[in-house]
Amino acid sequence: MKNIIEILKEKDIAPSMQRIKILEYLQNYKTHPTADMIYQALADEMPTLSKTTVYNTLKTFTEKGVLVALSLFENEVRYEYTKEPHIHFKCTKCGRIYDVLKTFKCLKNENIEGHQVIEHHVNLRGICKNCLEKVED
Amino acid sequence: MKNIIEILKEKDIAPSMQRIKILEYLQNYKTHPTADMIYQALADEMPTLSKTTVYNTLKTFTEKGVLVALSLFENEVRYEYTKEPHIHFKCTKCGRIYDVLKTFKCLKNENIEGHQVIEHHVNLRGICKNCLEKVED
DNA sequence: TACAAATTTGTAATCGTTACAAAGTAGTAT
DNA sequence: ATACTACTTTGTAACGATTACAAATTTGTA
Ligand SMILES: [Mn+2]
Ligand SMILES: [Mn+2]
Ligand SMILES: [Zn+2]
Ligand SMILES: [Zn+2]
Repeated sequence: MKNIIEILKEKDIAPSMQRIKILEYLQNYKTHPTADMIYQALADEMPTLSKTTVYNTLKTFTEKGVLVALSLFENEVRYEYTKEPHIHFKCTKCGRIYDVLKTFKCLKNENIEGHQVIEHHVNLRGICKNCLEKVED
Repeated sequence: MKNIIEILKEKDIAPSMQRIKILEYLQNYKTHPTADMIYQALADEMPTLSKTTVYNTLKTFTEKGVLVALSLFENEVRYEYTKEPHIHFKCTKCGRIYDVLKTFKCLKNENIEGHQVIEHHVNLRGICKNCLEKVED
């Protein structure tokens, strides 16, 4: 909890209760949730929480570099509390999103064919380990 | 024109006028357009064209493997007539999407950490060659 | 020509997201 | 304490992309 407040202050974000809870959720649940999933999860313990606040907060966090917004598939935005660079795998069966640790040459800050790269995303899609095992049964 | 009809028949898609025009557009314009861009472009010469038809057609084409749907950024779906594997660069200034020919190890059909990969997308974002030159002026 | 199947069309509905203005909160000066 | 200000949150309405749906049209075939 103390840690979260420090993180926000370092980024010049006032640590309101809503902001703390949202960042705490993203630190605890590494499921790459959508804005709506975060809202649904927090609505129980914060009955007055507004979905607009979730959207506003996620936007602020992303702009200040606290979170990373992911455009994977099915055009919905997903959020994660960012650490080291990694790539993503989304399962077409269960919808789960996995972090894949496979190393890749990140082109961030490099110049590719004359273009200056600022973000580099690698998105895989297929059938996850879990769902493959189920089919075998 | 003849070519397009053959492509559709090979994929068991009846070559209606609408489908021919839409595929023709995607063959001629490598701009990775959205459904709406395609609709706007064709509406002039096909006044009765319905946007629903564009969406239906793009869905059919994607399911049958004629086109590839791209989820880049800003959660909007873009379409391209697919050839060799390549990666994409989207400019934050002008919004243009570039094909980048840089080789990369495509993981399609491979097994990564137990997951079976079916699609592999690499998305770059930054400032394109064109926009970089403009800033220098 | 008749009929069934496929395709297209227009409209309404849905979903994720954003705009906006009112209400609430917190810090500061008086 | 009070008043003022800036910031944050909230609820509602609006928006844009996409989908659902059923009627109308076209197509292929008997
Ligand atoms: Mn991740
Ligand atoms: Mn391309
Ligand atoms: Zn799965
Ligand atoms: Zn540009």
